[in-house]
Amino acid sequence: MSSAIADVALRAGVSKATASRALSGKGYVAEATRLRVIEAAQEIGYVASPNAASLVTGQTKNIGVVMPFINRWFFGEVLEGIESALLDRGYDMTLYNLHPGTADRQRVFEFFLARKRFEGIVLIGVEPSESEADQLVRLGVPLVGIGEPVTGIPFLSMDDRGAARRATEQLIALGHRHIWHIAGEGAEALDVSVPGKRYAGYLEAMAAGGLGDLCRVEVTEMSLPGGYDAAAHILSDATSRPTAVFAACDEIAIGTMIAARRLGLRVPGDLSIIGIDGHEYAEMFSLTTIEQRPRQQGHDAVTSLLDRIAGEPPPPAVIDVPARLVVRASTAALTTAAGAHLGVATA
Amino acid sequence: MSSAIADVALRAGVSKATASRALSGKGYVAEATRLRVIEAAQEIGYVASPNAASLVTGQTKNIGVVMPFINRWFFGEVLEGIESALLDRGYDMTLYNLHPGTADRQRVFEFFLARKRFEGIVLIGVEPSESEADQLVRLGVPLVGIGEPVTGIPFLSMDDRGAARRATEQLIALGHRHIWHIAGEGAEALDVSVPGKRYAGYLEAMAAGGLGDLCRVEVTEMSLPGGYDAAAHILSDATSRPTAVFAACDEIAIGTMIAARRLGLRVPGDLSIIGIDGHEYAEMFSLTTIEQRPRQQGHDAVTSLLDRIAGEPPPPAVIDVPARLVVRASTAALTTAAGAHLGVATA
DNA sequence: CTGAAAGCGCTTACAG
DNA sequence: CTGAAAGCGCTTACAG
Repeated sequence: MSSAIADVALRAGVSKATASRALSGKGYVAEATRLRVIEAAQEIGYVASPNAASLVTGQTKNIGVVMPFINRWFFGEVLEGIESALLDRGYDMTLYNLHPGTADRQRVFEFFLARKRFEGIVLIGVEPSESEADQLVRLGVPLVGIGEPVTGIPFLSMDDRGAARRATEQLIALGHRHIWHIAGEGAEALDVSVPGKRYAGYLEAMAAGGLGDLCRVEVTEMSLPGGYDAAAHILSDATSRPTAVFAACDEIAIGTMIAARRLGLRVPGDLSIIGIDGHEYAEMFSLTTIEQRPRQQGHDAVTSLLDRIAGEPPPPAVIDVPARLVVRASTAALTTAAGAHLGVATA
Repeated sequence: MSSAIADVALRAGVSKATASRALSGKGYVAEATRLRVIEAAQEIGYVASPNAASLVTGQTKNIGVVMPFINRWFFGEVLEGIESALLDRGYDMTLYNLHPGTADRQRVFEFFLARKRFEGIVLIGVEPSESEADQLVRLGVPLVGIGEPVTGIPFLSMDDRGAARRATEQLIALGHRHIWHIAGEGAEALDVSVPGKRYAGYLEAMAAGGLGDLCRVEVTEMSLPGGYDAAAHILSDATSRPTAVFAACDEIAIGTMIAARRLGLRVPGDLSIIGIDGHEYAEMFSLTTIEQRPRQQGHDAVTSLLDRIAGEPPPPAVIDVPARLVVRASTAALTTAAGAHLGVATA
């Protein structure tokens, strides 16, 4: 059933060496021979085994991808970008879902990634421990990170801190003063992880706007239900609730929006909401956000990796990816009504 | 850097053959020798190359997965289930995202899947054409489908038609008569694809309830925005709108719920909504639904595949997976108010 | 219980 | 331009 290159060679009346050269396009082969070999290959449906070839070439035509979640929008988008870029170049993608805090995680680093299957590895939203980073480097293949910074490994990321600053400034410019931040888990470690960077940007903008005293943060899971719960908590006290929320990501922002509506608050009339990410639902919810393009990031990570596999020098340690403010209807200038419970005066 | 079994053998003072036996646990090795070899392997951080081993054993320790979307809840869940089950068994997962209607699709079937990399293949929500099915079978490895039925290939699926019937019956039992269906794309081909099966179940239940004349369907993308748009359309005409909607999936149901609220309709006061799937957001939206467990399905598909790889006979052509009705607050008995615009009388 | 040899499917110097 | 030979890293009969 499944044919080997010897079958092709036999059928074309050449040696395996010649068949290999004809099929790979490397090395001299007479044009007529080349055509004959290719035809023979097609007739018997021959496709070379990259596993066998890798033994001698070292090229496995396979990239490893490691991420903590598959089923979250950002990660799914990145994954689609990676997959499609790899497909174009004839590469396979092997996916590992790191379940945080389990023995599986250790096994991925110690066993799966060490099986010499990959020409390169992409890490998405993964913070390797020191020993894990060690294991990665010892693999001797190019590495690239996305999103979460990884010491010693080049990574692509938006300027999370800058984006958070910009989002917060946008609310301040609209006249809001009681602006709360709903942050992602781990934000307490300021400026370290993605949530921490976004929290830091918020604090920075608030301080710069002379609103340092009004800062308040609520930490929650970076998901719709996470945002919903946090917002339900924050907004339930009618005497203290903010007039605007800067959410660490669009999922939290959307959860916040839904909670606000359930509580009878109008968005943006009673509450302005801004997020970060450019989630696929942002438009449907008329959400103002700082949009990034995770799919493009996946694509770019692959390009960078394959370039390095091809021998190019490593890229800079941090590759900044674009992000832009998209203003929709979830944010508006502060009205007297919105701030009334806080005694807010507007122009 | 990266070590081979010869290095382990040398260090342990045995032959490669003995080292191989000791490490794999196959064949006789003196206990003392075994320990010595394992220690040597650990010392130099040796992990066997499955690519090399596969050349002689035929076991690639790799499963191929083919799906049309990565970033949709159902598919993401299935994927997580597959990945985690494979990890447990020491297998890798190679993922192909079929972009419908592109040349990529052909390339996946003709080239990528034919590279002799996989011991088995999982197809999720994929309907192979006749020639594609041919190519798959010719691969000579076990295959299994999930969700979408595949002729000639065993597949796991919930009883989509039965679930749709049950969901519709639930609304009928609550006194609703004007029950519309918001279907997924392709539903017109009754009883073929998942949307078609769910549409068929709806028609069946309506007919059985003597409501055949009141059937109405709106087809849309199976996503939140898809449901939102369809519902906005259906519900905008206050004189004809239904008192209940059966949505083909939870994403559509949630989109419908959001649209309804925007239009000032209360759920379930003015409109009852039921979905299918058990989406992660269903609880947050208090959505009544028929819940299935896609993650478990991914897990079970892997078990079935690996069993067959191990030589067990193929499973039945259709493997029914469990689903159960979960009643939440998005459905309620028809009230006079809800049906007033239709002249509906209630008990 | 262990080792030498053959071989899995491929590619790559090396002769010719 | 082409083929014979060696070898990538592994495993598996086969002797001993």
